[in-house]
Amino acid sequence: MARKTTTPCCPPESPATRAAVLLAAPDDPVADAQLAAFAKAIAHPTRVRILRLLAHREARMCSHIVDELPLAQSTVSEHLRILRAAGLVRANESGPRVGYCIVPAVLTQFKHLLDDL
Amino acid sequence: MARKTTTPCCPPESPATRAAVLLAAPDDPVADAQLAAFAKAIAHPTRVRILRLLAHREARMCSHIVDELPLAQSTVSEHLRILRAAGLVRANESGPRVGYCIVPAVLTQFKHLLDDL
DNA sequence: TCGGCGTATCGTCAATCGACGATTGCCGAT
DNA sequence: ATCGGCAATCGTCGATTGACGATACGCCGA
Repeated sequence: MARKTTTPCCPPESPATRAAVLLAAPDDPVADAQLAAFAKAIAHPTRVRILRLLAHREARMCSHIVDELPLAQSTVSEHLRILRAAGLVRANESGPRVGYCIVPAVLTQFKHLLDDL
Repeated sequence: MARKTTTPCCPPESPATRAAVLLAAPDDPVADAQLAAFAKAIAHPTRVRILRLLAHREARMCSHIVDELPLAQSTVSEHLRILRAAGLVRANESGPRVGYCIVPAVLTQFKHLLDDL
């Protein structure tokens, strides 16, 4: 909106070029949905922050994260649930002491999907 | 949720180690917000698809994208607005023939932010 | 000049998100 | 055996999102 485009990057093309290019359509709805799902998982500053905390090993238990953020425990738990549902984070399910950590492989997959754009 | 964690990745740590590690906290709310904003922009399969169409030069005008998708013109226009607001896409504002294109530099910035995770 | 095409915007509606308090459930320690 | 702290879940509320049709706007060609 504040963009004063001095050099137009993309004048409308002729129908001919367009038709030729259309032959090679990727159209991978699965990859689109996957990438969108990952993106949605980190589409909130708090969840990015949580990922960073986990990546830097500064917090591993939910209560630690709660200490770092101005949010209620239930809210943090919900954010963790979303990150877990996306596969970006894992928890060792062993009672009241739940340790959280990043799943590097999934994060890498995320990065690859983005790179393919 | 279907994860049967055989090897717990992250047993709770001692308070001592934790305190030591806490000294180096990154805490960059700006980067968090920026990354979250980018992610939110592509947190919808349709917008990922649109980005791909633009990246592959298969569609440049809004009407072309509308032809490719089972969505109303106003809906596509709205998705384009969101992508533009995030800076990922640019339009040459010159009347009824609006050409859309990706802004590679911004996309690269997005990738870097994700890599920093 | 005047249609008509291609976009943007507006208003509406259902669905989803984000945050919270309250509650429940679990182990480990007392 | 009970207690106390940690985490997940539930129910609720307001705000936001995603979709649509209808409408307004601005150039280009007839």
